[in-house]
Amino acid sequence: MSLARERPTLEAVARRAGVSRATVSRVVNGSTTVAGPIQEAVRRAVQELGYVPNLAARSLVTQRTDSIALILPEAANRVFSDDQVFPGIIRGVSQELEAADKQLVLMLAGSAASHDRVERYATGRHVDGVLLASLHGADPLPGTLARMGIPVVCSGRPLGHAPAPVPYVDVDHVGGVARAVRHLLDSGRRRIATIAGPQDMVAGIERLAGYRSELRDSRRRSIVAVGDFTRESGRIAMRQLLDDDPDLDAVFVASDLMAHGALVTLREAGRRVPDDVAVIGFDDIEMARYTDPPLTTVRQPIVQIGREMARQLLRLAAGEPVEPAVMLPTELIIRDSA
Amino acid sequence: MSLARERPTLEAVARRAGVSRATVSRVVNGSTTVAGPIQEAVRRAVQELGYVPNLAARSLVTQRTDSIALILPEAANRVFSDDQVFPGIIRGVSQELEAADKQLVLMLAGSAASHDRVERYATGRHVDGVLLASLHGADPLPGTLARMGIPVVCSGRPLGHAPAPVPYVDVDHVGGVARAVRHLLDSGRRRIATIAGPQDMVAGIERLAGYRSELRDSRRRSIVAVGDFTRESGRIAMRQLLDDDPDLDAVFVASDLMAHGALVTLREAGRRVPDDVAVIGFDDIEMARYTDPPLTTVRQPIVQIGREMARQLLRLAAGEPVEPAVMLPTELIIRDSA
DNA sequence: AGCGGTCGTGAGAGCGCTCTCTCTCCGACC
DNA sequence: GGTCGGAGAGAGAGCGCTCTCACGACCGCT
Repeated sequence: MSLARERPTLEAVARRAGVSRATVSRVVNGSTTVAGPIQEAVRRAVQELGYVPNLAARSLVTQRTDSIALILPEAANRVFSDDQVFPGIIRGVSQELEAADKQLVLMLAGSAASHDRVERYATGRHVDGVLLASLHGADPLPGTLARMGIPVVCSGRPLGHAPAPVPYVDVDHVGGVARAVRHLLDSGRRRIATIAGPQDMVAGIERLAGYRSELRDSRRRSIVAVGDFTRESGRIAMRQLLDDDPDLDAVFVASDLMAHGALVTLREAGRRVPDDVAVIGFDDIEMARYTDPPLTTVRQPIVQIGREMARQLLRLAAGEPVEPAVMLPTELIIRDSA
Repeated sequence: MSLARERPTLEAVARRAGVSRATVSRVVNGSTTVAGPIQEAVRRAVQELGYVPNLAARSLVTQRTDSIALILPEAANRVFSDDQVFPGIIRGVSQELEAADKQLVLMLAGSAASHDRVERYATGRHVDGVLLASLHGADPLPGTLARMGIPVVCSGRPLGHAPAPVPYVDVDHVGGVARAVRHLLDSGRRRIATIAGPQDMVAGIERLAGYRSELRDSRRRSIVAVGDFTRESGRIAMRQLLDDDPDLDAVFVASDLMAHGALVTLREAGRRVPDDVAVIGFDDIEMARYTDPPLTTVRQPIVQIGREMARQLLRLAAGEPVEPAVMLPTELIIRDSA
């Protein structure tokens, strides 16, 4: 087997088929204006030479790459934690892009170095557009890309003074959390704590805001611990809450993964769920059905988020107008933990 | 803000800085042969115009893209299931590529359509090399790519009659499983069942083979159910095993995720673990420490696999010789479930 | 028979970059 | 003072492709 034997070019195929480069290009790109026999000859030549178009050359002239990047400014372990949020988004995005015959390219930008590299990659026109998920703090990336004229859509309202208004897709965090807290109040809970998410992410901020506002309305004290959406942080935060207020009888946790950690701590502390302490999570990941007891949680339509992001981006890339913000609903799923 | 204002080219920068294209190119690419003041002028022009090199044009002439694809022929939900295997591989690959300043590009190729699209992407020279993980059956992809002269490294020995020998990285499945089964035998277990992985994947095949061979050596009957590495399939398989042989007192499960499902079934069936039934998993994902009871399991050095794959690929892409196969060790981690 | 119109094909420019080759200029050496 | 060498800059070819435009062949119409 010849490693890296000379790659055939359009030119080579054209010579072999006895036609011009233009005609080969037409056939390869599925133009219908080529006569049957010639089409056949070109096809055969392509086959025989094992011709594959050079995409760099193509996109140099077309100014398109037909691929879209989904950038996750997270380290791999975070992205793929059993937190099923990313997979869901990816699934949704894939579905939509597949239908449009675009290639999805995933990039992790956890470290500062990779963050830069990804920026160069995107601004270098390696992709036709960029989807951004899980932004931390006031990440300049969306603004930078938008300013370079690259179509961008974010999941979750981008933080910062939005120098360039970037369209985004998000869910109704506040409404969902409000329903959860109300459910706890309605079932007679008095001391309702929360384990909040990281306060440099929209999801973390808004869910805490939802909890605070709902509790304020009912004139109850808020009891807050902060985690980072990981299970381990949920464990620790729960322990902290129990120390702070041993009499708490309910806790709203800003992610199912942290809620799982909280359940472990509660069991260790000898508290029965939901008898002694009611627990409600957020996300409704698959695991929520498998915890002991099964977790009551606020479901967000994760796959839908991905689909909607992709749809908006494709529209943007096609030069069509898009909504500056798409908001999707949340839903309280009642199981056994509250 | 002007959306998509005309992108400046090298030419534009050159004009602005009052030098030639070649000189700008030199500065941009860090050549040292450019005089200080000129370098300065070029830098300023680049800055002012917001110039970013067009990567398609560059790679058209250099024949490099400085990016590497990691292809996962799986649907997103599978890849990102709380099975922590992929994330680990990705982490390892990232570490290694980051050090080499290459961009990692992740691609899912779950559906037939996306499988094709990914193939076109890779053979179209969008990337300098390809890493393949989680191959199913005799996937022709590695062979195809290798034959096109594209550097490829697989995780796990590729199945099929290997028309083109593709280098791979794998772990010692058989040895690890053997140690697990021996541990069960040593602790006095008599009827040892297994929940095997999918039999179209090397990992599934080899782990079952390891179980069979170790059991045969000790002249015990094998009791087999087959899952697909998901938690749900573990649940179902365990129920099946209990039906088949209510007296079983141990089960080796080919993945931690399936082991988790099995634990749930066992609890439902009123069996105590490890008292009535001992359970050993495979992988040692983070969750293994959080199951009830914590899971005894065979650890594989997942991050290491990724690193090794990336290292081999970089070597291959640089034209250096590589080992046809790299084998990494496994280790039995004893917790409470066996 | 002459005309415009259509259809299929080829010629050729050029996408934005890198890189080789050439040219100029200046200092050093005999 | 003349020659040589080397460093720094520019000219220009060309990477592999698409796409516009021009051209020839052939149709049906008057």
